[in-house]
Amino acid sequence: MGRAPCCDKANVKKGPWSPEEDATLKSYIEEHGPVGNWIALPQKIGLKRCGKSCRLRWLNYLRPNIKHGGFSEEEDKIICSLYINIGSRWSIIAAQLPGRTDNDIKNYWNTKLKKKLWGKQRNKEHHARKNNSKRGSTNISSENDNFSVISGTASDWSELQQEVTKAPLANMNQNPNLTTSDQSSVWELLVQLGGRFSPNYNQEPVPTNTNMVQNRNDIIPHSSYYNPFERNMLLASSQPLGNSLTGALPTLYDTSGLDNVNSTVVLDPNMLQDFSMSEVDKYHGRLNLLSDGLNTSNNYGTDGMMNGSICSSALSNNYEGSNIIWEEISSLLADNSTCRPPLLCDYEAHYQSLEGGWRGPEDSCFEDQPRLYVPVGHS
DNA sequence: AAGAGTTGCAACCGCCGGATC
DNA sequence: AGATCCGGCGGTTGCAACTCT
Repeated sequence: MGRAPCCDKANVKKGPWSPEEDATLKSYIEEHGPVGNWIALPQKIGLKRCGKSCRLRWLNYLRPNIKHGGFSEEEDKIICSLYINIGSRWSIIAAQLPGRTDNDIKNYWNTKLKKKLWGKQRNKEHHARKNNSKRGSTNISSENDNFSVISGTASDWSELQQEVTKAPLANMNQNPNLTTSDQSSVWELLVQLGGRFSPNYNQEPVPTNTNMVQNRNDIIPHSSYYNPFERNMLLASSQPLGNSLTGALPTLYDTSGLDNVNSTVVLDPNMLQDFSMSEVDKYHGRLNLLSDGLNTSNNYGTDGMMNGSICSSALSNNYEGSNIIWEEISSLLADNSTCRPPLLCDYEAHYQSLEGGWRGPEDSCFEDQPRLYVPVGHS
């Protein structure tokens, strides 16, 4: 048995609001102030509308100082920056843009901004392909479209992050030190905005790989930690794991500055020529697997630009009680012996070493969940 | 000019979590 | 403690306006 409807569906008007209805609602609220009970409001003022519909109409259209359309470049950057950091949490994003509604931003992102950014990316890829074919260098992309999509995604994410994290946030005046350019700031921002993280998230010692979890049970959530990846979240200085895995070809990373919290792993496709094809092939199948996962489970097809956000979304929404916690991710992340980010095989090796052993892809947090964000250079 | 296809956006739907009873 | 109510949210839909052929 479901919840009782909030109003009598048969007797409420639906569809576009008439000017008269708008005027009725607006004049009431202007006269009486904030509405205490939206459900009771329509009856009170003689509107044949659902209370929720009234609320929405007021918030998205009638309330003062609402701006519609005409998003500025600055607003674009803020939206992109926040989308990359927190995902599709439109209300939080809207809170950073005075006069904008979550609905407006959501529509703007879905209909224009996303395409705009993706168009940019497609142009870059097109030019890159042209240049590569001129140079006649080894080019995996030409062998496998999936790889092409993902590798383009990886570089684009880091570029996009670099670009958009420069954008100022409108309401950050209270704390001028807050930027989105480092993890702790993003955390602080999210905490300010109501994020549910460990209150001392930035004080807890982060295990190194020497105290890496030794038992499968250790991966189950414990302690006072919340998974910082809960809900849609990509840290500004991180990449989606999917992309990290895509970049798992050894030394395709630019690992310079990995000890820096702000560092971003950048895929360098040019490095590819330094590897034998057998090495490349070894990872190629995995890339296909990853790519399949990305393409079959997101609504945007091969829209690589979107993969990052879909990643987190899948993690938070479809993977109930994500059994990966921040400490473990961090512990797995740093590989001091080789001074490189961990490769997929490292994760596999780690899980193989766990009690119970490795039971194949169905056993893998990573194979099943290619959409997990791994922060890079977390200190 | 007209029909088909595409885009943009207002509005709706259903779920979730906090507050209250 | 559990049920219910309500506000808030993100995803989705429907349709008018616009563009293309």
